[in-house]
Amino acid sequence: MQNSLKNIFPNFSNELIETIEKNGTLQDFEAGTILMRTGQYIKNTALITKGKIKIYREGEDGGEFLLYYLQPGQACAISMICTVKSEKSQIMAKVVEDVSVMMIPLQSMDKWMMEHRSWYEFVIETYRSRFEEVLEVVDNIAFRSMDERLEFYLKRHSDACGCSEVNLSHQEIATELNTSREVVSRLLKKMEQRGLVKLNRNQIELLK
Amino acid sequence: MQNSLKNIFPNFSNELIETIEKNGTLQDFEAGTILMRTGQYIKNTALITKGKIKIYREGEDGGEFLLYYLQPGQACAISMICTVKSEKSQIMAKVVEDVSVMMIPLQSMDKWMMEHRSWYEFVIETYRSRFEEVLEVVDNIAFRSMDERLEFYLKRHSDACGCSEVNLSHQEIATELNTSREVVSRLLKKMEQRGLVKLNRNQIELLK
DNA sequence: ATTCTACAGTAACATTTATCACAGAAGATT
DNA sequence: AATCTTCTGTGATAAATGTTACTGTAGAAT
Repeated sequence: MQNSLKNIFPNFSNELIETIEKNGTLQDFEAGTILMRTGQYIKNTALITKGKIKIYREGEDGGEFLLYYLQPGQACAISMICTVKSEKSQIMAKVVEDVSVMMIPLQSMDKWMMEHRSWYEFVIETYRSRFEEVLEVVDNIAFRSMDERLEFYLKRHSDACGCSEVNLSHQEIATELNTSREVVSRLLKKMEQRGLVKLNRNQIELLK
Repeated sequence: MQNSLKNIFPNFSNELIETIEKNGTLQDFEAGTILMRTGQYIKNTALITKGKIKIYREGEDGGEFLLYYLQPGQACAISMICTVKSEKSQIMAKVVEDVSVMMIPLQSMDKWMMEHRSWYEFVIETYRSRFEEVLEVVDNIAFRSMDERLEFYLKRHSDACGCSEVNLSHQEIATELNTSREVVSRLLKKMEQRGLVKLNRNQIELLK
């Protein structure tokens, strides 16, 4: 099978793969689905096997500040952390490209840490990489101005989708950077004048 | 002994305490010491048994953006994460009140996860709480304006020291919020007019 | 007491970002 | 084709923040 767990999570031991297949439940969700809302209790950890998810921090006023993407072979660090303590979610997860996720129940997540070295390493690596990503987000909003943040945002998007077109409206981008549509339009126009992007309706082509 | 590890880390099992005492090294550092710089390789995890440490994210231009405080009974999540993978530090740690720390070598940190349930729980809880704190930092810089961030900063400081006086110059505060001294002075003056603080030289008294 | 230095206050101005207002273009709907 | 809706561009203006410049003051050093 092409999309076997072993291909997507190559570092998992064979025994771990078997255990996951026995205890996990594979679920599909369509683009647009909200997988998790701030304040909800978390009962599962999700391993992404297909598709793409965006993780947001929600503001009181309805802001949706983008933290990072989750892709096949990854898992949500925050859900892992909260799972163990059965805490409320601190974030919002939205499916942006139809996903398949392997749902791991709380107890297994915990148990496997002791039993499977490769699971332990995966969990630690997940924490590490997500922490780093959030720190990079902090850098951006703490030290950089909106034009740099916008460039970073576009770059991250194209890295995540592996393409050079961003199919989002200015309004959507503005929401995820917690600024206004006009600011995004203006900055994009300047980027176009600098030859960095080409602007179309609902699409931004990255040129460099 | 008053300040025994068991008192400071009440959730650690007795065996774990013994193991720590056997394998760890207790070290003291004076206020002002930089325990760790961005980019340094990490070879130890530090359990704080006395004093106070501030964790910063360093900007390229020399900014020192405050992430959070570490206090007795806590450990640096980032050092733990990096320790396991022997990665470079993503942060800077500065002693703000003479500390004693128990240094745990890389291998032990890793080994104990499998052997000591209470260590495992401590590590997970450390990840969780630090992640949450950093997310709160993101909230502040993403969604709030400088006056709110300043209020939050002062509150956090007084929570950390358990007192209502902040013995810092406006310049120091400005650096940790990545803004300018004048802005801090202005906002503090406004807060004083609103009756929230009383301003003295090198000291801000919180009144509410 | 005098001098020096770090700290604090504040005015004036520049820059960045946010908001308001409106117009035109691209698609979708009828 | 006519109408509607969404998206984009842009000017005008406001508000927040950053910068420059200067002043005064408290405490340390001489």
